Amino acid sequence: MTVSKTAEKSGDAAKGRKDVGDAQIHGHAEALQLGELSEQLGYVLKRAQLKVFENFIRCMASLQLTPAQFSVLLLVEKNPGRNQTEVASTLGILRPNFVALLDNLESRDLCARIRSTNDRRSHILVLTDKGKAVLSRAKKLVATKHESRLNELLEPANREALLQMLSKIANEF
Amino acid sequence: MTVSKTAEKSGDAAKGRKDVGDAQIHGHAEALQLGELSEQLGYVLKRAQLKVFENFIRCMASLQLTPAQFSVLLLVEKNPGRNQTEVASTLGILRPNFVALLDNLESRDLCARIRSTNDRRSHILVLTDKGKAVLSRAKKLVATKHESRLNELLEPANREALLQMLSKIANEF
DNA sequence: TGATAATTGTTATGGACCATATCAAATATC
DNA sequence: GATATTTGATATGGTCCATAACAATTATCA
Repeated sequence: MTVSKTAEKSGDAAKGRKDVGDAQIHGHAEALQLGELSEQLGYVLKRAQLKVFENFIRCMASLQLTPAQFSVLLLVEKNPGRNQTEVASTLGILRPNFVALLDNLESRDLCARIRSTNDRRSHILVLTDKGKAVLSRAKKLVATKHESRLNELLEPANREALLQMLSKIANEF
Repeated sequence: MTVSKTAEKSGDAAKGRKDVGDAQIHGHAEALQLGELSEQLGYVLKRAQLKVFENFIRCMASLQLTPAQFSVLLLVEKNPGRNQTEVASTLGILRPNFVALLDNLESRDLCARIRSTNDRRSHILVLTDKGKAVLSRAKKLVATKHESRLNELLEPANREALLQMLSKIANEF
């Protein structure tokens, strides 16, 4: 047995466990009451985030771009010539974990590492022509398939308010 | 070398890489421009979610409850007598992954599995007395340390609107 | 009824993501 | 010029998420 490390192993599966009848005698599994859970910001926030990412990934299936990869391309396009440490830290990605991410983008010829002549330790990041083209197509996909879906759900004004509140939480919490 | 599995290994680290000078000759690392990134709902959503969870975990440090554990306790309190499959699926947790989570709560005597007499395959879940007491304290911590912090940031009306929009996204996207 | 299918909790396992320590090369500091 | 710091990289371990498989039990239905 190899219980998860956080879970102190609780002895062999079914040691002294009482038996009892439940109210669902052939009852047809009514949905559970969420109760206070639906008021927990963290809970709702996470569920919403998962849904948005899920949809994003579906929309990007043809380009095979994950949210993280898309964010790197966007950031490098906007800030060409920055090094890995700068780009990674801006995205909240730790340098060691950024290496494989970049390896992937570089191997697909979307992004290039160029050794800086000013500081030969660092790698300057730029988009390749193909990277720019793919990012352009990605933006269109996001607009037409992803954002559009969201606009059906939320009023434009509300969408803006939502973004603003989330930014506030992300930056000041 | 063991590059991440998603990243096709791109050959040995620094193969043909050009050199080039950047604009930051002894420049003091100005912050990068987020650009369109700050308008990407998914990006902002994720950053906000991480911040909220981070704060939640800090607030719960004395009780050692993660967001997932807290959600299980809340749900079992509201719906005593349901089995693992029902509780797990309501929370979007896959049954196999729910086992270790429950092992942990049960080993800490916060929650109990009871074999149902109606269907001897299933385990009925209930909170122990200690579980109820701990959950009660947890709720107070959330209210006084977590939610309060949020209320400083957002107007009450805005907080309600935020929750409503997130729920809409979580449920209808 | 009895053979077969489905369900429940569980284990095993692998992938993705995140975090820390460490290293060589290059640069900064003093 | 000796020492400390920074950069990209590797190794490694933890946590979370997803799938396959299994035994015990229950449902289905011929």
